[in-house]
Amino acid sequence: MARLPVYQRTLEELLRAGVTTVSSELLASAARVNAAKVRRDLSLLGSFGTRGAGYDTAFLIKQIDHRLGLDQVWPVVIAGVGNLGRALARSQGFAARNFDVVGLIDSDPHIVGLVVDGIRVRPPEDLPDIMAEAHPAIGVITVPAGAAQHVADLLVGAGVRSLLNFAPQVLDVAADVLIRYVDLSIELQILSFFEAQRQTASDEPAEPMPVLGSSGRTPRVG
Amino acid sequence: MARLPVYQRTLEELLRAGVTTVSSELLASAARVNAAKVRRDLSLLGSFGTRGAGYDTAFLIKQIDHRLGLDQVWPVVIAGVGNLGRALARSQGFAARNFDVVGLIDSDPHIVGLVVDGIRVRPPEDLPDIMAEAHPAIGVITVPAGAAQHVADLLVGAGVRSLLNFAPQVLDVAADVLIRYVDLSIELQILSFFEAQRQTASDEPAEPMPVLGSSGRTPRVG
DNA sequence: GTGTGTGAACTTGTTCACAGCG
DNA sequence: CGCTGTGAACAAGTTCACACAC
Repeated sequence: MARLPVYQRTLEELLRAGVTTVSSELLASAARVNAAKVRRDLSLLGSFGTRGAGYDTAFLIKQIDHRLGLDQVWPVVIAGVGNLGRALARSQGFAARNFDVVGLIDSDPHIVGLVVDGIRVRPPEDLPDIMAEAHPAIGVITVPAGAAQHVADLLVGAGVRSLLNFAPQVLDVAADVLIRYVDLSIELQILSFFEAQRQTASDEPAEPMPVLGSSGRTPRVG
Repeated sequence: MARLPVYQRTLEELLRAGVTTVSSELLASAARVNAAKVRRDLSLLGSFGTRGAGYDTAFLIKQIDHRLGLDQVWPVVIAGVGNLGRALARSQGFAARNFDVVGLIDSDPHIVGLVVDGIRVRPPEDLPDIMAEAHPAIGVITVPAGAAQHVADLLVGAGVRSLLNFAPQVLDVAADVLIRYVDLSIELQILSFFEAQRQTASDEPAEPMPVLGSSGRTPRVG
């Protein structure tokens, strides 16, 4: 279930706050979801709750970690060491959740050779070596849009089974390769914002949120 | 609908490739979804297709842009100018889709005063000024986990109506504030990866993907 | 009594299949 | 004749409500 990561985070916060036993009601309000949903979701992991009491916080975290595969180290290769690639390689979240960056790839000779968070950036030709050394199952694509498809082909050809794509386009990959798109330009967010605005707009004619205008700055690729 | 951004991108690619009229079948295969789904989704925008022919590509893009609010400029304030905040401020995707970064906030005196993509980083105290000048409706949270809740309160208190949170936690915000979580640690992706592995595992006992081991490196906050 | 686990009702989203328009 | 738009069947996900275990 897609909500397990949210539960996991929430449980960790609760445990830090000293809550050793948690009810579906408490977890639900902390995670901002419905209590019945929590019980239904957790029942998929097995019957770990105690009727009349609730769930053991630490045990539940362990179970969710196991289900999400976070009790194992996952080797990851990042393709594209621009601003975003660098931010990801250095980010706390990656290492804290057992994702181990085993390779950094960039085609730019000025970037190849740089050391980011203890890892040397290598050229695309070295991908087979990286695969042989550490067998990363996950590839992260943080290259400019024009190179994304080529990089995806390269990664999949080298044996990566799962892709996380930050480039703003639908990629053409084999059906057995899992791919997730991360959209930093937040259209989705805006869409839901608009929807909500529309609903309230019928009552009070609210001030329109977007301000018309134009920025004269030239964007740079990250 | 959450698929509109995908359609929009795909249509732009098709238009660039010279496709001026697109059928639901063609758009569906390009966007990797079901044709019936495309027709159902597009019918929500209105009846813009021509029976027997298909949809006018350019017109459809205009309609989707309008529905997503991408034909207006959206002012955005970014809180936390670390690696990730910098990458976002500079990224092509933001400016290309009419998101205009009107403010950069950071509490670190070493970061305040820096100029990123033509914008000077300002201290949290300047938030009211930024709000008064450019009325950003959207706040982007790219601060370390410990500061996320405080920053969210600050932004919402200043009048931001919509938040994009990159911190790995559920934030406590008013019910009328829209919030979207962007999870860079890709648990979701891993979860679906596991699910798919399980399905194929019954046929052929596949090589386990994660490699056990541990990284000795110390992660740094982005 | 308290709170889980789950059958059953309900809501939302997806797919089929085809009438009918251009 | 090809393709849209949509009613109807279906599937998935959510919520209710309560028997029952502790």
